[in-house]
Amino acid sequence: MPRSFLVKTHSGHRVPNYGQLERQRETNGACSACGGLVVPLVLPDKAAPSTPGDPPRPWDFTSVVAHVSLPLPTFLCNEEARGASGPDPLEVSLADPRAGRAPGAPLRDSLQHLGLPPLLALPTRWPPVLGADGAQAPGHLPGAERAPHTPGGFRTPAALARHQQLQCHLQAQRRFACKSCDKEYGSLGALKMHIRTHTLPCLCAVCGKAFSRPWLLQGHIRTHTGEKPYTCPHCSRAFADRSNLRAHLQTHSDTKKYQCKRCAKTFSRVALLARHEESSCCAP
DNA sequence: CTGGGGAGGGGGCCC
DNA sequence: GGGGCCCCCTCCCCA
Repeated sequence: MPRSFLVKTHSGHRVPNYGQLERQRETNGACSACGGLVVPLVLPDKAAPSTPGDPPRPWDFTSVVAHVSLPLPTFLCNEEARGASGPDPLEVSLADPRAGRAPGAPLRDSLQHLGLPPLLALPTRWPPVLGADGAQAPGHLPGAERAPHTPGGFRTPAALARHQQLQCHLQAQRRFACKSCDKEYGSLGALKMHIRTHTLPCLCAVCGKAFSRPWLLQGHIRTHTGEKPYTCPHCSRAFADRSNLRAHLQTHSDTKKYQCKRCAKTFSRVALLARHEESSCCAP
């Protein structure tokens, strides 16, 4: 599909902010010839260059009109549009040839290059409120903000920005749930590690007992061989498991880690403290 | 009831 | 992504 720019410079007509651009854009109609959208764009104004070192000002732009030969709106989410054939039409359309930007530059880069303010205000209510029919999926903007017939397309840059921020928020909260039990994990690797506790792929060649991890099997094999590689430096007692040696070292310590809040008695292990607190000593 | 050993599980980190 | 390792923890059992 051919894409064209019909650019008209409005001398002396400055676009003060992006909200105004949006309002103009939303009031423009479709092209009577092709059904595409005639939208105002803002591009850097060569007649009003910013002083070097000055931050870009949104009003240092000349508004132009771009005739995008596309069906209605085209602010694409790169993630959702990925997989669609061909280049992102909006990205091609918004590339600024005067800045030597290659077609395909992401929309957000184009906006940033043009000195436009960020449009990352979250919706005032989060999570989004479902409609009466419950059709509004969490993390998705209302359908009215979606561009019809364009996967990943949004009607306005603000809608696209809101969508992308919601997706970022959801990604951060993404959980990986185990199908065999109700546990959830923050990463796929952690979930796979957990699944091993169900599949128990490590089998003992001596007794056939199954374990989730190889090093657990190694520790178990020591119960058959009698190997005890961990020796207490205080009493020379040997242990097959490092954790058990660590627990044993507590018995040599004068200061026990776990203290009863009622009688101030200390214990070397939290299990001993718990058992003590459940005993008649500290019963109410 | 208490202290402690034995065995094993789970998450995180690093390579 | 997977394995090795570490640390922390729990449960069971026995003296």
